[in-house]
Amino acid sequence: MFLQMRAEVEDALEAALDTLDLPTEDLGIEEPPEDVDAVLASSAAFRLAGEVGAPPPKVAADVADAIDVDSLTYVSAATTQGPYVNFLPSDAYFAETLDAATDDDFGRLPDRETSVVVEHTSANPTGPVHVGRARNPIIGDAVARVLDYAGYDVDRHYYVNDAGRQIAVFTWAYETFDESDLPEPERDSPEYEMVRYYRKGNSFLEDGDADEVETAEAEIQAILQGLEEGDEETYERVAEVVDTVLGGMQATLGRLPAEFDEFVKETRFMRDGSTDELVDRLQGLDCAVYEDDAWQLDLPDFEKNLVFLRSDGTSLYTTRDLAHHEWKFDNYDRAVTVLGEDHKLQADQLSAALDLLGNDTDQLRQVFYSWVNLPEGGMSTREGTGIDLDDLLDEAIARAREEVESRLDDRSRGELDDEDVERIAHQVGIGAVRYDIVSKQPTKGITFEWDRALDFEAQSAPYVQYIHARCCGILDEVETVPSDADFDALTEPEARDLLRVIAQFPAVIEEAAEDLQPHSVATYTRTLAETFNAFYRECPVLDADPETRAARLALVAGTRHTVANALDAIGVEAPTSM
RNA sequence: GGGCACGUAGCUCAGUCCGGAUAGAGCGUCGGACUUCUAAUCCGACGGUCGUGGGUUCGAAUCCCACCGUGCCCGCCA
Repeated sequence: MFLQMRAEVEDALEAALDTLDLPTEDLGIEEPPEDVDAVLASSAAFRLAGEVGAPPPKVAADVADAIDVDSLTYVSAATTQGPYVNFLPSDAYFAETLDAATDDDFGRLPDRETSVVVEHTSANPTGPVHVGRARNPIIGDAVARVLDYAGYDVDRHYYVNDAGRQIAVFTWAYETFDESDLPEPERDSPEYEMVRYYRKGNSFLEDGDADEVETAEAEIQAILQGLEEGDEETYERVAEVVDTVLGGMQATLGRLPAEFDEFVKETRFMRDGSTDELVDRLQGLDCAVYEDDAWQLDLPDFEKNLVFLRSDGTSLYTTRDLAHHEWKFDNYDRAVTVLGEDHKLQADQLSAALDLLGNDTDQLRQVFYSWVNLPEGGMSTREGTGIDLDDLLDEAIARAREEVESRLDDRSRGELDDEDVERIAHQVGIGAVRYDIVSKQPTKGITFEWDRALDFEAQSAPYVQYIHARCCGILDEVETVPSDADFDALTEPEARDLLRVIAQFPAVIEEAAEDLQPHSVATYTRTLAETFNAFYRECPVLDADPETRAARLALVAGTRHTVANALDAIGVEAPTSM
């Protein structure tokens, strides 16, 4: 209802200013502080004071008087407090919110008939997913979910680098070294087994005998050339390595869960001729230059040229990515990419080049995040430094299990069997990891520390999940939730506050989708949880008189849908008991 | 050296895009609340030159400039 009320207030305020012959381009609509009883306010009087020649409070009073409150549905009164015009919610605002929240799909916005492809993770298939990379799938999946809630038709893509030098090194190493020369794998899983070849290959190239390294380099070059020339056998050799490793990584990502509609391979754009075709078009651009035997774009506003064809005639990652993005534009209305901040320059150049090729780059947006580091430094697959995401998730689940078990003895209700304990441990453990990452602004740096990442207390996933379990606990005691609940029975301020917070959920989704900021949904879940806890403390539900009980049950049901959907929008599960 | 990001309570973070009402949480510390729908909860206290210095404005954590600190980038790597 918040979205509807805001629209109504905008119209009413504009009409009022128009009546007073005042400019309407700055309505100054904002949300008042908590202790003010209004849902919306306007600070326009500050700016209009000069124009009118009267002090702001006087202007505010005139504006408030000029508003035709009787014609408004969701506003009961327009009052003033100093220079502010405050808009108070009407009974209809509360009543319709209570009604809307009884829908299982509350918060889901109408279909926009717009397709969006969200590309995220796209980590090189070289080994186990480590925590340094984990921010990408968690943010990416949340962005996709939020867009889905906001009414977009979303596809999730993982762009697979199966054509670069690292993959050629990996293929060579896999075919060259014998398993008996390798250490035991850290886990019984394909990517853990395979990464041993990759690490061995890299250290060989660094420290090996000069002649042998030269032979190896020739072999690696042959693989790269084979891919460039479209040699079928080379594709198959590389694909064996890539698909095996990717399969293992996919299993780990699935635990988050981060799932994909499509794994788009880079070689696809080499094989179908689109990269060659793109190179032709790039060469025809005004800013295309041939320098040092290589084709480059001398992009305006960039210090560094963008090389798109090496002196040996082969394409580069960026060249193929340009073809990839044109393919996205052909198939989707919008494209979002989640990238590490180290790709910022590359992404800006990509965008500039796409623009020069005649694409509408307004439909392309990036979300950048900064790396997760360890207190002692960065994480690297090649060096084998870092914490594997599998280990983090295992530890999170183990700690959550301990928490559940330690609480079994003093539970006042709801016996849990072994299956429940395991379910809760997974929901809470993985939820805590996701929530910890998704709730922070992506651009801020994170230093990974076990205890901080796995804190199950306030401002964490379990804090929010707990109110869902509490709602479920109450609702379990009744046969049905009354459908004709009367919000008038919700007289306590805690109940009204809760209803106000619930009313905002669709607006939270809309804004998070618009700004591609899922962390604001996480912030919202915390506010919702705090407000519900106040209600829970002050307003007994089951023992209330019939009319109050019915209304409070409806409010609990609405809270349950809201918290479940808000958590779902950021990819955190909502346990029915804890 | 140049570009981009970040700097808010002892610690971890919201708020910054779109300037407005006494700058909000959690953790930690201290003190309270389970015969009442789950205490992974709640209530209270303590805690802040919003990196620094200028500027714009009736009003700046928020916009502009300079500086300091930290991170990332500046490959015919990805």
